Amino acid sequence: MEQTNKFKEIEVKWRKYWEEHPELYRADDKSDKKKFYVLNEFPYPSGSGLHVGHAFSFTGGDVYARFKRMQGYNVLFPMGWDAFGLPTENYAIKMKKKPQQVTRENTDMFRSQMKKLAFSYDWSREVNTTDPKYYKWTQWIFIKLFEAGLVYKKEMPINWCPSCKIGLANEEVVDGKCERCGTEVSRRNISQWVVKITDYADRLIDGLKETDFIDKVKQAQINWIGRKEGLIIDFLVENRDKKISCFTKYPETIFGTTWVVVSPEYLDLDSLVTVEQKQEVTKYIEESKKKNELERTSGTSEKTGVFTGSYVVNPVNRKKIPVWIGDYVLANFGTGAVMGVAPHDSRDFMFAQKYGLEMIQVEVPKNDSTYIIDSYEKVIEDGVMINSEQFNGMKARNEAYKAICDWMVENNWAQRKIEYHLRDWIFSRQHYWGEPIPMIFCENCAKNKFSIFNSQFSIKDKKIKESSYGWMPIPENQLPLVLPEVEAYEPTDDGLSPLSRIPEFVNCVCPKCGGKAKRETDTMPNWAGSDWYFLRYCDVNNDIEIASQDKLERWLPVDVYIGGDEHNTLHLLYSRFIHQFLYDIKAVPTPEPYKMRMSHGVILGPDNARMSKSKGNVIVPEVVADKYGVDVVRMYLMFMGPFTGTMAWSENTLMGVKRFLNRFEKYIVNQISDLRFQNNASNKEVKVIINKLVEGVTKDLETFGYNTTIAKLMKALNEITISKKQFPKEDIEVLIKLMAPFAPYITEELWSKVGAHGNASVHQQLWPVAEEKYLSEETVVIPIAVNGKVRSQLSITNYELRIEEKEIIQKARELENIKKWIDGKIIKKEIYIKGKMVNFVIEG
RNA sequence: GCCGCUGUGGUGAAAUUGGUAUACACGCAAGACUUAAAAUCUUGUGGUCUCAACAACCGUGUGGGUUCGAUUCCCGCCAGCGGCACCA
Repeated sequence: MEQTNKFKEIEVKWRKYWEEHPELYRADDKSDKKKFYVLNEFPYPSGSGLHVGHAFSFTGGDVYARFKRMQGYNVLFPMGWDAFGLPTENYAIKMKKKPQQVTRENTDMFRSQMKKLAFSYDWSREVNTTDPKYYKWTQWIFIKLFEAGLVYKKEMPINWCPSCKIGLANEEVVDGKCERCGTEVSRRNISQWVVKITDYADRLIDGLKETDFIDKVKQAQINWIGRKEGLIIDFLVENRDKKISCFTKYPETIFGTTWVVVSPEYLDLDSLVTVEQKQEVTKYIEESKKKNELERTSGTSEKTGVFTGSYVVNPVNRKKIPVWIGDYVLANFGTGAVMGVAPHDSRDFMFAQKYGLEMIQVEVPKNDSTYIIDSYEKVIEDGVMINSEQFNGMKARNEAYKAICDWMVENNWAQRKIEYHLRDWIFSRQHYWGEPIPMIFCENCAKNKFSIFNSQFSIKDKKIKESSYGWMPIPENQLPLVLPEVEAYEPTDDGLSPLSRIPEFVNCVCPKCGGKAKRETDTMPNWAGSDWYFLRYCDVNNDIEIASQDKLERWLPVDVYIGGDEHNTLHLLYSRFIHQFLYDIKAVPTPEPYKMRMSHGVILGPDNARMSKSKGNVIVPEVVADKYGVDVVRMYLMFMGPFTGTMAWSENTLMGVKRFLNRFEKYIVNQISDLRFQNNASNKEVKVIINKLVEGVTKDLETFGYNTTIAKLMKALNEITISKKQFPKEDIEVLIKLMAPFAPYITEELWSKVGAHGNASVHQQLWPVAEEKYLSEETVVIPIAVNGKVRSQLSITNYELRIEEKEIIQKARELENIKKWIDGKIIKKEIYIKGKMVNFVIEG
């Protein structure tokens, strides 16, 4: 009890001191010191406050920032709020409060909790995505994208959540259900703003080369973009002046193509269906319409289809092959038509088997020319070509792919094509609590086919140009377009944004013709504000630029970006895309925003399950900190396991960390009281312990090895207390410094007690550097092995490390326990690894 | 199914470039202090054999391989976790 109160006293005292000295953690825009930018993903300030996941991730960032600061870097370590979004809107509706007010309450709560946990943010750089001064620039980015022809309006079937009454991006649909509420998603046609992120697909892959992201993250990005090279092959329809184009990644299988399938939504479908087949086709299409998206796209379902009655010609061998309709073909991928090669695609195999279509195998495994494929599980990926005329005998993927592509393109049967899994990004949301999209639509100008692209920009894509008729961004000097405060936030039943019910907002004047015009009433998705927030931290108060070039050049790129796995694909991709675009229009000085991405682990509940209110296993960091002390919680979080790992909360382990901190404090206090009486002289044994510790801690901190850093500190304290040596003041100070990033309160208190530093905080001190001469010990113990098995040890002093190999081996031979093994045996080989190992290889 | 990751004590986990496997902590056991409890401190703690110690043997999911020597590198398999899935 007494102990706990002491912790609290210290915490209150130093929190007040830090509050009064904000310059401690301020990033300096003018300093000559080398910069270092540590970024934690900014949180969504929910009503339930800071959870353990936040505390874990933020402590990890804070330790790193404190470490780098002490190493003498000019550190930028900022924090802000990603505050737009549905939960706040829903909560506001429920509580009959304004979202603006809810956001203010929540961010106030988060900020004070963060201060309590001693996160060393530069609070003068706080940003909030819902602040008009901030979203002015989110809107500005949208306008720039529009001007560059990277945003267009499109009437398109979107994923519609009937419960949230909102359109969802593909990314927000999980298992066919709404990511937020779990309701099954349906399709709905709505005119949406769409961002052409696909234009940047290759750049987003290539740019990864310039980053130090861990492989896992790079791979996730590459997979999501899903670049696929292949051909679009044209199949001419018999007796009609038409063609069906199919995209394929595997053009080398063209000689095995024995049919073509189109999706039920295929545009030209009517002209392909013969009179005899008409009835059957109509029936099939009716049935497939009844299936929902989930049924149609579950990989295991039966492949069904119907013959159209038409035939096309396989260009490479003039063979007549049938055209089918099948709902396993997707209308919105590739060309909506697929060539069927039964033996080399598992779906095609199932389809061919069901309808008795011809199968021609065109590849065999490298060593077995008699191999026949008779099941969809045996599809060959890379074999040797057969049944393919002049290409027979070639290796399929390496040689035949290239040769067949060249040959077909030369003959005008096909064109090269790259497809992506990545789709354009639906940017419209029909909700209140988001950035208003700063666009105006003028019907009059639309009738006159006015497009701002006509006069200002050269946009090649005809569809994009047409979609822009009548649409204009609001003039830049009118930004920000402020979200009006309204009484009702509920979306309308027809799915329109609540803003559409406010005539004062909707009705405006056309900037072009001066006539009556209407504003866009959709708002932007959550991602819009979080794509670029790291830029704003560099220059928060700038109201003429997104941030000044000068300051961006000083701080970019972000040196370490710490966040969760769940943002490794979407957020990171969107954010990199926006940054690359801003680089192209010369608004930012670096091609990539983040140098290194660190993805932190997950803290599970004490029951080893994900924390959730319904399971009742939620740990609230604030509550634990009140009980045991902030430093204990911080240090425990960092000690639990590797920073990237998944681990369960355990009160027992936390108690171990608490014991350690108590022992540490007690030890230092005892030493300090001794210091007054004696001037302890430096002692070599002590110096070795301290310097090895400095070296190890520094190295581990650098690579986020927090758990081993703390283990080393614990081990050193054990050694120190056992040795019962008196420590000189300078070494006591080193110990306090090494602990400072983890335990800011206790170390600050001890630092003030150790004395003679004026008013300087421990967090402003320079990080100790290990002295080379103390890093090697007096004596080294070398294991001696026989046939690789350690049988004995040999103690040698440093001096002897320099003596002849022969002498070491001779000494090793003379050891009792070694003699036992080697006497009377023939030694085939003697191996000595300097300072590490001796191994005798004997016969038998 | 595909992609990625991970398998080490009773538990969370360490192990540099291939060089003494299990650091650090938890838990457990015994002991000290205490009227008692808590707290604190000390000692022990992979397995087999042994009264015990020494020694020996076995041990990093599993089966092989490379090597003087493999938790680490290579090949095959098994189990678990995460992500994506009729993407042609």
